[in-house]
Formats: sequence, structure tokens, C-alpha cells
Amino acid sequence: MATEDLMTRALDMLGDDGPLSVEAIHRLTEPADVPESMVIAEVAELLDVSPHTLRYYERAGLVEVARDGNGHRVYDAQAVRRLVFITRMRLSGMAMRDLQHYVSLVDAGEHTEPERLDMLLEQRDTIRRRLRELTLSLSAVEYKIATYGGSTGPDVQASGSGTGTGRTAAPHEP
Amino acid sequence: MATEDLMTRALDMLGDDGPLSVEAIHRLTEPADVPESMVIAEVAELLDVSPHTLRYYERAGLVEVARDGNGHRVYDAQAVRRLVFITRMRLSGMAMRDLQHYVSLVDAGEHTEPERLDMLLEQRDTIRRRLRELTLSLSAVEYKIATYGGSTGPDVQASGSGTGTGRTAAPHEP
DNA sequence: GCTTGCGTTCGAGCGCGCTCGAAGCCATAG
DNA sequence: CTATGGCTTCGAGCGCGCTCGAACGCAAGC
Repeated sequence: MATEDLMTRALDMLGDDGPLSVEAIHRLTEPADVPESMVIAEVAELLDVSPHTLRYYERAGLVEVARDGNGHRVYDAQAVRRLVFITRMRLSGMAMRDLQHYVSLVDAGEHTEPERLDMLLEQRDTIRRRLRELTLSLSAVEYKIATYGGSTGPDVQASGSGTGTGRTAAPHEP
Repeated sequence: MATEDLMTRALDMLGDDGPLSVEAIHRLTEPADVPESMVIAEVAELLDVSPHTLRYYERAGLVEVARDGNGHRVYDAQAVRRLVFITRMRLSGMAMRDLQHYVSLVDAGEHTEPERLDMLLEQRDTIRRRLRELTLSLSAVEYKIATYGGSTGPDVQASGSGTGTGRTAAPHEP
């Protein structure tokens, strides 16, 4: 499959790794190294969401979480894995209701796999569309930056004395 | 500059052009071919938003629009260009309040160009981050699709008779 | 023993970005 | 002449995804 390949190309193309990328890759590529069980604060930190949000997801029926003797949540590996999936899909833009439907399919058993697959395919296409949109937006912003005479600008710093006069922009052009 | 290059690579890499891409590129690369003036329905169609949304943007102070004798909005080329920019930035994820700030800078005059440039640079970085996130999500979804035995799956269609049993998933794994 | 801190439940509230409905005006079509 | 349709203003409402506050429980540390 072309997954790593694609990822490599994309990260390569984008350069400029933020602090996010590293953790994200870690989370992406190692869905298995979760401890036996975790408390809510640990899961929250792992997934970079708030405990509030985790409780919200549970209330929304996305995941079931056991309690210990004190009534505190105990996330087993399965719950954590599901939450990894959920937060990943949320990040990718999947709606809560779709996620709810998806997990209901998961809980309904193996015979729902075809429908789940359909959902994933659809989500894949959604992500691709969004990537295209964003890439276009990026180009637009970069073009605008260039014509502003920003750092990478081609020809600008012309006549004006100060902070960026001497350009062809009409008044009010953004 | 690497803009076209990047775009080409990105679109290339993503393939599978939707109906969106073509118009989007058109809108991206030709911000100049707008008519002398347009009515709200035309602008709405051009930008693929509702007239409601256009009125909302105007109320929000993002753009000023003249009226004709009947009180109907008349969008001149400048207003349309600004709205092209606005919708593009909205699509890229820029918040309404930031856009409001940006246009207030534009209206304040040339001396605000440095700050505007800063905003654009920040937005560029935001888009890049989002692209990285999305690319990661895409990889995750594609991986999941592959292990489901979806279209591009490597080894799946094994024992099960019907619709996709015979895999190693633990119960409840999404 | 008391405080500190993290956890619990429940329901309400919020920020965002639209989205809609009501009531009315005007122009064109039949 | 009337009806239809598209526009106007205004304010209210909505869907989403959290986010927070209140009131409380339990456990460990000083």
C-alpha cells in the first residue's frame, strides 16, 4: 500500500514540522502500545483533549468506560484504542453523529463491516476534498503573501519610504 | 515562487478530481474577470454561498455594498473581489473575527500592511498545520480501509463466506 | 482532623457561523 | 389587475461540539 509513501511525500512537501507532527505520527503508527489501563487524566493527555471532552464522548455513546471502586473511570486498552480512533476521526472532520453511527455498527457485530467500510471510504473522499480545498487556499495565501512583498516577495520593495507603499493594489483590495 | 509547483504536486498526488477542483482553480487564478456589477444571486452562485450568508457578511462589516434605486444590493467588482478573498479565507479556516480584524486593517490604510502580512503568514502556518493533520488522518483512514479488505486491500478475502468476516480484529475494535 | 486535589454527575451555557421567518416592496408575466 | 418571485430589513433560532459550574466523594499529605 502507498500509505507510508504518501505520508512521506506529504510531510516532505510541507516541511516545517511543528510540535504536533511528531506526536501525531507516534499516535498514528502505534495504536498498540497503550497500557493495561489508564485514568481519565492520562487519556486526556495522550489524546490532547480535556477530561470534559472524554466524559462528553462517553455520554454521547461513543465509548463505554468501566469504573473502579471509587466510581472513577478506568480506561482499558480497548477503550483507549477506540478513543484514539475517535479523536483521529474527529480531527479529520467526521461529525459526531457519523461517529455515533459508526460505533453503533461496530457494536452491532461483524456483519456491519461492509457498511463501516463504506463510511470509511466516504470519509476518505471527504478528507481528500478538504485537502484539495486547503491546498488551493494555501496557494492563494502564499500568492497574496508574495505580492505583499513579504519575506519571500519577488520584486516589491520599490519606491515607497516606509512600510510597504509602492504597489499596484487598488484601494480596499485585501 | 513554488506556488504552482506545490499546487501541481498536490493535485497530482490527490488525483480524483471532484467537480470542485475545476471551479476552485478558476476562482483561484482569475480574481480579475468579474463583471462591472452583480446582484446578490449572481455573487452567491459565483462564490457558492447563500444570499443569506452574503448579507450576513455585510452585516458583520466584512464588506460594504451599494444599493440601487429599489434598495437592492449592487456588488461592484471591488466588493466581489473582497468577497472572493473572504470566502477563500473562510474555506481555509480563518475565523470571522480575524477576518473582521483584517478588513478593518485594510480599511485603515496602507500603513497596516505589515500587520496584514503577519496575519497572512500566521494563516499560512495554520493551513500548513491543518494540511499535516489531514494528511495524517488520511493515512489512518486508508490504513483502516486496507485492513478492512476494502478495494485496495492487500491480503484479505480469506475464509469467510459472505461480506467480510475472517479478520484479526478484536471484538469492538473499530 | 483538615485541606488539597482529582475525580464524579447533571444540566446548563456558550461561541461560532450561519439560517430562517415574517412582513413588506417592487417589477415583470399572464 | 393580480399574482409570482426575488429582493429588502430585522431579529430570532439552530446545530454543533464542546465547556463549565455546582455540589459532592474519596484519598493522600501536613
